[in-house]
Amino acid sequence: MAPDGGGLKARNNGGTRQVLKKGPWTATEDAILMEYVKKNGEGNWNAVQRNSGLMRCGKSCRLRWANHLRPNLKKGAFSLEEERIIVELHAKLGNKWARMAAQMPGRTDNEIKNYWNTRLKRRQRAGLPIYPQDIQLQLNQQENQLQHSTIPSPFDNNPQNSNYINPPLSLLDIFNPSTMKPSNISNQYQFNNPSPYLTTTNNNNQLKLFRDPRVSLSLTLASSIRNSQLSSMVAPVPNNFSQSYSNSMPVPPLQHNYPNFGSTTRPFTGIPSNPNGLILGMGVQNNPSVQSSIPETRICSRHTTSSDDADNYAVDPGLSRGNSGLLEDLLEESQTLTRAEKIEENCPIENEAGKGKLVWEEYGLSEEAEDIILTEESTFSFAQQGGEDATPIKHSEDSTSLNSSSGITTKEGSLELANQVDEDIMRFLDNFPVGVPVPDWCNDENDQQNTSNGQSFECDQIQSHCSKSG
DNA sequence: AAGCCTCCCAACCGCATATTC
DNA sequence: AGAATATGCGGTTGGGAGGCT
Repeated sequence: MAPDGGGLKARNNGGTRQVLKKGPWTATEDAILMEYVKKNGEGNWNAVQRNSGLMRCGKSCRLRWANHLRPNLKKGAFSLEEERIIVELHAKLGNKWARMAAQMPGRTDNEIKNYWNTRLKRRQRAGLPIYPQDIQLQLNQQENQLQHSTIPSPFDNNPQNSNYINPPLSLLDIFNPSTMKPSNISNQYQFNNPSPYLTTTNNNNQLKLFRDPRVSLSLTLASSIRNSQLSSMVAPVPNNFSQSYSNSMPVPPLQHNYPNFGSTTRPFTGIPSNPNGLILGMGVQNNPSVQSSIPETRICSRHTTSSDDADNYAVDPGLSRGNSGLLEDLLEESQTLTRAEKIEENCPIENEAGKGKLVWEEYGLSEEAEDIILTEESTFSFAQQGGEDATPIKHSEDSTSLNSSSGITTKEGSLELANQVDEDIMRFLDNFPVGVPVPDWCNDENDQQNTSNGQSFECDQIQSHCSKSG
């Protein structure tokens, strides 16, 4: 163990006892350190004190250099873009400040950590979830996969393949088990890497959520829901289906190109642009240490956000537990959702809207856009398998074609999938509810991000559809 | 004006890991 | 191989600045 210079009041140095200084650095000290590093380079920090006469421990010198003196440091407040990156990186990495800083040139881990901690506090006080809902859903989805991925398959994550992309949020996340009661989960959900392909119901009103036969997830639908309604289920939430999934309305994914990032790291948009140039959905690169990288999560149902919740935030086991306790998290989520349902039952929607609006507005979204966002998000995700490990899926509705999925990745497969994506989007749009207003974020001509972040295609599609049907 | 609160930032602290001897 | 040392990381603390009552 290294002598902790930061904590030392004094240390022996060649028989003499020297008091090491603590506290803020002076300009003189900075100059000495700068000069020393200029001459000798970084590293060997303990030698600084020995050779330069600086009464600072090596640790302190390193910190001072890294956080304040080294060249190319960006000073000043984080830009909006940087803030967005931090949120996404945190969702992906958790409190790995150094790793986050490595992805943000010119920024230090300390800065990022400070920013995050104050942001966290602010959001806690406001009763807001830590992450935007889309990111939270992504995390929930991943937790579910971790918990339920017990059946090995050729589609399991390959730690050797850094390009592997976990399936991001999909249309089927509308029916995400995590948004339902855990009692359903324990018995019914056993799946690996769900393919985002809705099929049909069987005679038992079982909704086959995936075309891929390897995936066994199914849901029992209310008897009143028929095949003919399936497509329209995509957009409006049927009253006779579980209310709970309305708690998890995703917002459009945060998408950008991380201009400062290396080519191999594009957090949450790990899917390469598909042949149409879209960046679809949000993927998380597989990581052998994914379990330890999952950040602390908090159920982000807007129905549960209240000032009381904010007050209880610090003791929320779902927040601090971090890496373990998935089952407890699910239980917690169950309780949260149950509470949410009660609240929803007891409170008129319009009362809740005020609270929810905070969340949406914070991310530049209007409440009215919510339903459309739900479905639009889903369309984004149709192409999530367009990544390198995507399984080519025969473009066919019948079940026999399902068995033709080979699990072998081909470029043709990706192209085929992309075509299917387009078709699925168009099919979805054909079922788009009539008279639904165009989302604000879709209409906003000033919002250049829509065209820069890969949403423009979908926006165009939705806009034209809305104008057709409305 | 004074006290309180919050935010922000810099620095400290303890621990873990890597490297050197 | 094991101890000593160096480095890195994440959590925490303390203090100044500014806003609010």
